[in-house]
Amino acid sequence: MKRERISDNVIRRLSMYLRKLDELTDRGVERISSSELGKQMGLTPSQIRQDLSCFGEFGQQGFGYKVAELRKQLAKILGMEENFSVVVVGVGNIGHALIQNMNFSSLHFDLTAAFDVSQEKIGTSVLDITVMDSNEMTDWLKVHPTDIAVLSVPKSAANEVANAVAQCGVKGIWNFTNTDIELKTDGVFIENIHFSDSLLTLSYYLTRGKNDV
Amino acid sequence: MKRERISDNVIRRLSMYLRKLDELTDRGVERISSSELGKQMGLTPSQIRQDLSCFGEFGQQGFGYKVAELRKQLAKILGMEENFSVVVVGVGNIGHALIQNMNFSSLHFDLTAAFDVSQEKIGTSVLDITVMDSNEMTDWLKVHPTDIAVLSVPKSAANEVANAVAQCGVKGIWNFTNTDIELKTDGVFIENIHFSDSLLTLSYYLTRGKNDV
DNA sequence: TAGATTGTTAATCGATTAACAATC
DNA sequence: TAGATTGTTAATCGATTAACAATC
Repeated sequence: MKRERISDNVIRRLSMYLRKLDELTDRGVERISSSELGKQMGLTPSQIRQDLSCFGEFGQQGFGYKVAELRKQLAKILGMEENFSVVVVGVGNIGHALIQNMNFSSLHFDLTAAFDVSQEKIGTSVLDITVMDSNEMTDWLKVHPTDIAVLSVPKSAANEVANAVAQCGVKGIWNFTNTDIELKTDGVFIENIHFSDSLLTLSYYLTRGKNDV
Repeated sequence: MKRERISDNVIRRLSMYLRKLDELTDRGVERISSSELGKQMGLTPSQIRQDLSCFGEFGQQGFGYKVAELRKQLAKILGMEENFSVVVVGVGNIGHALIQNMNFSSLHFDLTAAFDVSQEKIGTSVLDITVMDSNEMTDWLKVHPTDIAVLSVPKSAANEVANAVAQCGVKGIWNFTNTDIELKTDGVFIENIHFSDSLLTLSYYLTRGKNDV
């Protein structure tokens, strides 16, 4: 097992492996070789073995990987045994959709609260989460230590809210505001879902496909 | 101007540049050097100049880049002058949120229709889009050539719907189904928004941050 | 045992960074 | 003109692929 810095590329493939292993489990596949896995995922066997070797030795020579075992290891590596607590800040369309659809608990995250500024939304419930007043957020976070904040507020509020939750000890921000956040606090990870970046990337490939191919 | 194959990394930075240039425009900045842009974006000046040089010469020696001019060029490169037509398939929480929030027209995309299987949703409107019956989708697409399909159906329907729209000439799929799509048709681009991959990536960094740093 | 497939080391390939002549 | 900054070529760095001894 190597012990160098692990690149972001490797890390972002881990959850792809996890998804594939879940699919294999559903299909009743109990073991798989790196070459078969590579074929199914469009990766080289070498890359898969390299990626996994960053974290340990999960296979057996001459045999391959046990699907259930590897799945379990990956889940652990990805932090799914940490039971991170999550709050949603901003219950607009996106925040609402995430609460209803994201199924945090199936990934072993613990969705504990949601906040919004709108008087109409405060007090309403989405699934079993009752929306609280954003004014109460920092007080609440101080009493309820929270790992992750889902940021689904308007762009204009992004930086202010992000810094507020970071001040309250939140360690990860899942950012849906379509803007880049500048934090004053160190040691907070930001994971961006920039919808417009993604759509424009698709748009680029469509354009090139049209003109170049 | 080089003319090699342009890497996906470069392409995904283009929309980040665009966003930054919009921000600079808002702040009234009219010109910027690669070194200042790099400082603001956390990139090296070299990388920015390399990236842009894939597409042309947009700067002036000794002067830098005109924000408005570069913004315009990037928008064109990204296909924003193509006025791609878009349909949303699956008006659940996510589909609904995208129709209401995404503001396709501000990016010069033309949202033309939405489809769902649910009798309760068919006939209802979101903004100015009236939800149609999914059964009518292929007929409709044949009459209304469409560039992009937003896929926000349940995982179980992902492959079937994706292949159906591809058959009808759709050239890009924006995939929110949290599963990887296997298309039988060639020449269709798929851009994935895998929420769970993103959340688990954040989770990984939180876990490592806790244990390693 | 022989065959298969791992984990890891070495080789290759590509992406980022640095350097610099060109020039506004 | 002198100073600044580009576009591009060269150097470096890192990621992917290939090869192979170890071993189940």
